[in-house]
Amino acid sequence: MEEHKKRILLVEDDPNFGTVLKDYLMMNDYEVTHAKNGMEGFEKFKKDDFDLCILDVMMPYKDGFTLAKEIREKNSDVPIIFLTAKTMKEDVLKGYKVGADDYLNKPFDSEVLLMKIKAIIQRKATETISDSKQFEFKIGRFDLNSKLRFLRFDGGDPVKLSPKENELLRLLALHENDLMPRELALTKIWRDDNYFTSRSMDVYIAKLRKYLKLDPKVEILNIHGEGFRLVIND
Amino acid sequence: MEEHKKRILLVEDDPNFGTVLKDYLMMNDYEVTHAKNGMEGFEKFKKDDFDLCILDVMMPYKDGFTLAKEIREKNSDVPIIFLTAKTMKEDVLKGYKVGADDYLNKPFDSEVLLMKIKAIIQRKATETISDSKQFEFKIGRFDLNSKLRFLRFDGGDPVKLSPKENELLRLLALHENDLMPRELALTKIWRDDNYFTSRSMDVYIAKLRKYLKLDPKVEILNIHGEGFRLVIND
DNA sequence: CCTTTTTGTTAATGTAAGGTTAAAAGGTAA
DNA sequence: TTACCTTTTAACCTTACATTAACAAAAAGG
Repeated sequence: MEEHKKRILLVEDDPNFGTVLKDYLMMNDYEVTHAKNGMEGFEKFKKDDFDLCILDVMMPYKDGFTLAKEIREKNSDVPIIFLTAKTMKEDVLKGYKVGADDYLNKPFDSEVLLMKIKAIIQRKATETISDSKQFEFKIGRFDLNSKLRFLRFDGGDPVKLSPKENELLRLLALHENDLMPRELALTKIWRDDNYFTSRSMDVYIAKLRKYLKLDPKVEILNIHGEGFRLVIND
Repeated sequence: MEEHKKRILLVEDDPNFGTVLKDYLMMNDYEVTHAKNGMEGFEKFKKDDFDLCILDVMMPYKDGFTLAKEIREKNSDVPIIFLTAKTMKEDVLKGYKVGADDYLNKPFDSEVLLMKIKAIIQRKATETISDSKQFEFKIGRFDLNSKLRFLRFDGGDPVKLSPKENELLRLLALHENDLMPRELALTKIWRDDNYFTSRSMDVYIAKLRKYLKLDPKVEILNIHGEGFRLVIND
């Protein structure tokens, strides 16, 4: 049934606790990579594909949040669970801001952790069907390579896109001719949905329209109160 | 910028706690329906569309899990958060089995609850990409696409519909040739039923008639005191 | 018929969302 | 530090929408 064992990156500086947790997870059929600090955690993250990261918050040199931010920059999708000291409310809130999927207060119950892991991995699995690893798009006479972040018109000189421009255009392309809900872009790209992020997004829509107007058949339409629609007219 | 406030069903038997929590959520821009027990909770759930359910586990007559199961039978999508007594591990595990999205131990921090709510609702927003709800209708020589909110005549240039126009026409189309009760539209679309919303609806009926008169076979008839009927004459 | 209630329709108004540009703020690397 | 690039914030303007008012017409009920 299982394609491959799910891979977990565990970053935990306490060697005793870390080892025990690692063994426990492995007993439950996960493949676990254990890093002893934030630096090592990031190195290992870059080297491999993980299905889930479990990050201790309190670590020397590089705390869990900083690590999470770096991870998010490289890969905005991978689920993250934080381990926080008991009752550190600020940690919890901060965690959600960085895009945590969940958190656990130490000491925690191992069965509960297993349930969370299962729930989160399954959730991601269903999500990832729709926006698969697609990063090359044909948009009218344009080519978008969202991995290299460039947009080329008629095979000419590619224009370099900024990260936000790139992700927004990619989302629009994923929904070509269909509605791309405002909320989706805001939560996926900006990880927050408020007045200012929304205005920021409008600014980026304007930028994209400027790029795209080389091809009159390509346009970004607005659906008032709902979102945008990238249409290619034939 | 929000199209509509997110709707939360709160089922909590403790009247004091329930009221406080309800007020707190409402202060934070959610629309909250408060049910005092499982039975009432299920009734209210059936009557309305909610974006999230918050269920107390310990309730007389019908506990949170039973309620959750019933809710899942009707709608497997809506996120559920359980409120469990402190350290009741079995509850937590049971909750996940029933398909909980999260749980909170009482007493909990209200800010943490808010973060969870936000995170969960955002998560759902990203999942809802290709929900196969019905949004395309054929109305005589018209095509209504109620997701992209346009109405096209004979495959020509589509006319954009406003949200209210769109919803109203969609409701009429769902009841094609049949009575679409006034009250239904008012409660579903305007979420309120008074003199002014009723007049507002009449204004929208007029607008729709104007659009639809391109096809003489299509008309919206009034049934005095009852509602409207979208008929397609052959 | 006459009266009351409901519906039909158009226009005016107020508010919210979106378009656009420019300046400010953040971040990074030389 | 400067210089450069990206992102956010601000400002101003336009468009889209929903509501309300006003008045006309139709239906219902005596």
